[in-house]
Amino acid sequence: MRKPPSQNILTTLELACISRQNKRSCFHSQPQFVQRLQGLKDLSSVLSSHSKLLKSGSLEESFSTNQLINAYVRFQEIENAHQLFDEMSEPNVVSWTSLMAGYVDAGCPGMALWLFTKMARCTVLPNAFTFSTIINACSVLADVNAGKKVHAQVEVYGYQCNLVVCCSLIDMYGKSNSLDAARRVFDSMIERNVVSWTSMVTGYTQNAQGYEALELFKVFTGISSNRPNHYMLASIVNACASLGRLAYGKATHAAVIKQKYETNDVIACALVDMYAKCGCIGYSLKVFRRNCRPSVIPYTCMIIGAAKHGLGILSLELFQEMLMRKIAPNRITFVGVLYACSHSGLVDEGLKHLNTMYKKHGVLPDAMHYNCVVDMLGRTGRLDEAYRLAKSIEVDQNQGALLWGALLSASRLHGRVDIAAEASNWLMESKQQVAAAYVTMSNTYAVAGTWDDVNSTRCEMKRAGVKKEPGCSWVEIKDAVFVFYAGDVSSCARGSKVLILLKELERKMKKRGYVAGSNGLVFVDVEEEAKEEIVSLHSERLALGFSLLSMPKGVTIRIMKNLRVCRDCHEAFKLISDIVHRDFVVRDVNRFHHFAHGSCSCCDFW
DNA sequence: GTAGGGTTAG
Repeated sequence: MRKPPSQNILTTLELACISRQNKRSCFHSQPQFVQRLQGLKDLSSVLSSHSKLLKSGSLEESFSTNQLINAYVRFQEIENAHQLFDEMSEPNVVSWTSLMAGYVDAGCPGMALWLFTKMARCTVLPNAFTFSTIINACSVLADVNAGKKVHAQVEVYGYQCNLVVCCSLIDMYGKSNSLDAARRVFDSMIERNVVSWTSMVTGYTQNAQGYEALELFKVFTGISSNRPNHYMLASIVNACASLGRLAYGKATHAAVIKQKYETNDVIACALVDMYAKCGCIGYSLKVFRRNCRPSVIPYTCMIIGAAKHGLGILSLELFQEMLMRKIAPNRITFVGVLYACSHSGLVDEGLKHLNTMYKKHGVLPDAMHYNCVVDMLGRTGRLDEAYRLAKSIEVDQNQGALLWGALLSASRLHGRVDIAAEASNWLMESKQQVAAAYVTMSNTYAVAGTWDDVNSTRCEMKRAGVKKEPGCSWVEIKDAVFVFYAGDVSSCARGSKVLILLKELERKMKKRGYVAGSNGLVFVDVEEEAKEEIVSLHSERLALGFSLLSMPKGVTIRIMKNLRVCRDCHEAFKLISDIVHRDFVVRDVNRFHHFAHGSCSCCDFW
């Protein structure tokens, strides 16, 4: 027997109030009712309609109740929606699906999955709407196993050719790092639209496969009827950012302007990020300033972009500016602010922000923020404080890998073997960044001059069969990208000239005494022979710059990545520029930022 | 009642 309609949702006072307000109006027909419910601007109007339906007895009809469920869902009143659902004698597929979608919107995708399993025990059959909703729930949960089970049911119920269901599946597999499965769905589609193409392109972009994203985009644009919209363009800008493809990124920016999407907040944000990652922070700022009323995310993009370019002061000014404009910072904004302080040596400023982020802005610091602070303290040599902070934070394995990795890196920089040993042990025992842990530990011993330990660490690494993937860098010339691996000087077309240049650099560095600031080489009682070895390694790091020599004559080369260089490397780049000047134009060499406290891209290269 | 886009530490 059906339960009587509950009045819990509406208090007696509300009912009395609503009754007085709406005596003169009533619903005459279903279309009128739907129109009315969909146009409601606030919760009290929904409650009012609910009251009228109760009185008229219309809640007996599932159609009316479903409309009301959706109205509650729109106002994030999921409990009211669920109560209404519970009161239905025979909820139909729309009732079930509406409630599931409501739970996904309310950030409870697990409840949606629970409802889906409950629905399977009833006689109501799922349809395409149900499947796309529940696949979306799996996507939000990043639960690929649940997603696969739903996918199997999609096949059983015969919805595998439905366009929207396929888009949901592509998105779900993409967000669960199962790109092959996403691609299989995409390839199986008989009919595709811009959403399905965008879902697949975004899947590649979100899984760091920018090249595949751009390749698929080329196929998309090769079909005459296809036109990229702002969703697609944002994804492509993102792919360009991850690849450092400035030329392609600019071309996409042109398409954005042409199609008048430049004021779109999401696109603007992607462009700000893309230009920053391609080394053009000035363009980022220009794009950012074209937006008169940026929200928290564009501000955060700009703060992080400036921070990565060593413009910590600019980051902090932007942060102050957004506060003045009453824009509330979020947890990622604070990651950017702390990152800015860390990379510009603004330690006290950084600590101040850490201590006030919750008190003033209600943002609770988490492992990510503490990691920035540990890194900040470590870089400036406040190793003991960094160590105490790291020990006091509870972290999971992934967070710990970053935290102890940062501490290990700082210990190497300052020759703190004791802390480095504990950090590398943590990483090895947790099976996180094992190769980096061995190499950095070995380098820390080298900085401290304990060469027996250097050898034993290297031997242990070899015995354990651990290999370090070589680092790489790249330059973009016209529309082509050239990748260079660390130490791979011999593959350069003009390798012999590179080697001569290496020797020349070594000579110059020796003349300088090898001693640099806090970022360069630090020698503490190191034997002469070992010094030579380190200097040689340090010079090899500069292969990054020497790779320029393999380029054809007369081309303009822009060094990609956000290159931060210490004084030694800066000198070396200037030297390279002098030597190869007749053959090459190496732009921006004099514009590299010297970092008093930040890390050097060249030094970090190994 | 259903699908796609932006910022995240080393």
